[in-house]
Amino acid sequence: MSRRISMAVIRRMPKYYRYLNDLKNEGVSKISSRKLAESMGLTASQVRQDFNCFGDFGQQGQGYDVAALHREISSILGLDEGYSVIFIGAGRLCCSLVENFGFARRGFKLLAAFDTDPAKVGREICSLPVYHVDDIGKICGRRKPDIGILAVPRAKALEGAEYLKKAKVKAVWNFTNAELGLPEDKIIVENVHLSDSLMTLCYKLNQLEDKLYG
Amino acid sequence: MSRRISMAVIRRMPKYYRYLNDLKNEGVSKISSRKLAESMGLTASQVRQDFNCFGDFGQQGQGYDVAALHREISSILGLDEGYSVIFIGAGRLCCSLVENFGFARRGFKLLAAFDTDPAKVGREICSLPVYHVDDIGKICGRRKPDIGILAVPRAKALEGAEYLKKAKVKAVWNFTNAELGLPEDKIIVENVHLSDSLMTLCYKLNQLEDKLYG
DNA sequence: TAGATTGTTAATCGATTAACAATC
DNA sequence: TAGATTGTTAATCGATTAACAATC
Repeated sequence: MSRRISMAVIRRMPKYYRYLNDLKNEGVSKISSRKLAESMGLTASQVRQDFNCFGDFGQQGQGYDVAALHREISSILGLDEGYSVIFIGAGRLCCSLVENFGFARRGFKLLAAFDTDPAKVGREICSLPVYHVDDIGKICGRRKPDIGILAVPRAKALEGAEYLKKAKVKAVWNFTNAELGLPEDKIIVENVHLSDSLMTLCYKLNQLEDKLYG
Repeated sequence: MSRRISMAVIRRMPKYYRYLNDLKNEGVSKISSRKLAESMGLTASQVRQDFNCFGDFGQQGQGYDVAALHREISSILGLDEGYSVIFIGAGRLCCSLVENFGFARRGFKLLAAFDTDPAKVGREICSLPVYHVDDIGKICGRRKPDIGILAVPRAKALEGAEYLKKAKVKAVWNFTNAELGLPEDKIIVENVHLSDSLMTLCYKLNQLEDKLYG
């Protein structure tokens, strides 16, 4: 707890969280650093170093307490805060996320979606009310949403970011490829950057082809 | 060219690519490592080290040739290979990607989508033909697709992965949260892991709240 | 007690930064 | 030539791995 946890460690946390969740569901109560490392493709040393960043969940000779560790990581990542969420863009991406991502199961509260399309405004999308973006200040006035999900086409990214500013969200989950230019000291921005992911895939694929066919 | 390029460098390439693309579109022909670093939040040293991994695009006193560098990164990442793509899952996510990601503009060839839903099979989704997954071997027999995009709900992830095996794709872009357990020495897997991204956002948000309210 | 596995220190490795000579 | 900026080497920093004493 004392030392500041490095970003390299934090980025591994969600993965630990997933694996510990699976172990919990399988009814495993203790796991050794060696076994966990093996299944995750890390070294046992690394696992121990990582877990020692935030306390004392291991027992010599026994391993780590799966449930306690799972709870602790959840708390470190802030997954129990019940953060509230709005969408900018009530299109297919919004709907796909609402249907498949499991926000409720993960403890998020979905408040509303905002769009400009008159065919959508005033209706519901996957049981989420859709409002006009012009009303965003009014609707988010009393209870400011924690997280805004930017799910619009690239061309409308900057415009959408402006609306999120008006809604006074604390963090933006950005699905557009654009750099939003929001004041990052005030608003947290997490970019999904799907194109970066696909480019990395292409790189690996290209390397493979080079290896196979010269 | 000689030394093997490290993964840390590769992961920065898509970002360079995006910035260089913007510069190209703005008509900028030369850029110094200092200016590029500044706009990207890197150090000039790092930019020069990165670019020196693959040759000689700088000119002392002048900076780097934007167009040449852009082309080179494109070639390193394998973006000019015209890779072909199929989808498993012809739902909202598939459609959202087809509509918004710009596959054609980026040089990818969309071949088909596969699903089990009789309401979708035999029709088109965003002008992409939808076939039954049972026919995947037959349809992908002659011309094997390079990339398979796994866009199904988590519960159908492993099943979907099996179909991608049958289609003999070389790489999988995995939008489910599941670990697919594919033989990674034979099939390249790039996981999108949206939940990891949202958890990282939550962590930063949680840190911010701690700072603000103790 | 003996065996297992952690917690933690020290050693290694790799990536980033700084510095400066080379050169356009 | 003088100014600017690269290419590259050396120094620093941080992250990973190895080792082992502590302890359940």
